[in-house]
Amino acid sequence: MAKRDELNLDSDFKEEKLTDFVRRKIASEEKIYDLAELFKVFGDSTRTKILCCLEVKDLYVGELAEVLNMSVSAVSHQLRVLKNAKLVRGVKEGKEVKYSLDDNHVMMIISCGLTHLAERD
Amino acid sequence: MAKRDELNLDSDFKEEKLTDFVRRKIASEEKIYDLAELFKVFGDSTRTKILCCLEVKDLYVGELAEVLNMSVSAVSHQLRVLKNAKLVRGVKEGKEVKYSLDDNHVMMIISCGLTHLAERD
DNA sequence: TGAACAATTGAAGAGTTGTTCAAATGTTTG
DNA sequence: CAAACATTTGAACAACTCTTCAATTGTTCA
Repeated sequence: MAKRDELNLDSDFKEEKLTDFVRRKIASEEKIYDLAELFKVFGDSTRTKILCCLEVKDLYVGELAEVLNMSVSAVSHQLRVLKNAKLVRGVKEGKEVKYSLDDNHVMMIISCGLTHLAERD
Repeated sequence: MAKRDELNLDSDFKEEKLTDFVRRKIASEEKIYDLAELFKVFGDSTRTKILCCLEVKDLYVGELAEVLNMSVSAVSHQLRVLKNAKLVRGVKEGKEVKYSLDDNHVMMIISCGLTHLAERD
């Protein structure tokens, strides 16, 4: 394919090849969709803050609500989103539920983002 | 609860300390907000796809539109979002504008996400 | 100059998201 | 068992997002 581009080809044909070339090189539609879904979860400051809190210490829902100064319900709703994305895990302890980070990649992704922010300004 | 009594601490006081402790340990409100704003940009598959395309090759708006099979207008709108986040850069070449990745962290963040996806299943 | 082209912009509309409120579930303890 | 408590859940609503469409800007070249 690369060789064909080097040859003298009419521009219509060449442009179509470019499209195919780029499409072939990038990740699959499905992977990119899943990736965007993952980042969407990080894309809310309440959720990101929850993750940062849980890096410091495993916490109960009520404790999280107090730290974040938010209603227990709101926190619980967001914990469900985080749980679905497999970013946190909840373990029942009596009538309370203790949450913790589910995956060591979580903080790596966050660090990655923080590095970008620090170096872009 | 039993433990708290053993330590002879007023439970209200200890709870407040936990809140303060976690709040002190995590990143600042502002940093977390900016971080979430950054991830929000990655949290749309059109934008993520644009970034993946630009990793393969610098492209004009029209070329991107063709690869993504989307309208030029829609792509342009998203490029503006990416430009504001300093993830891409556009350089005018005659009547066309060639876009490229603005920062080498971009693909690092994406790789980070892909790794998480690969290992979580 | 003006026709053709590439890209940007603004407004509009459908769809999605996050919080609130009220109700429900499930657990402990007197 | 009933009361107290921690958490979850569903419905509702305001706020936001993404694409589309039409109009506009800015460039080339005949």
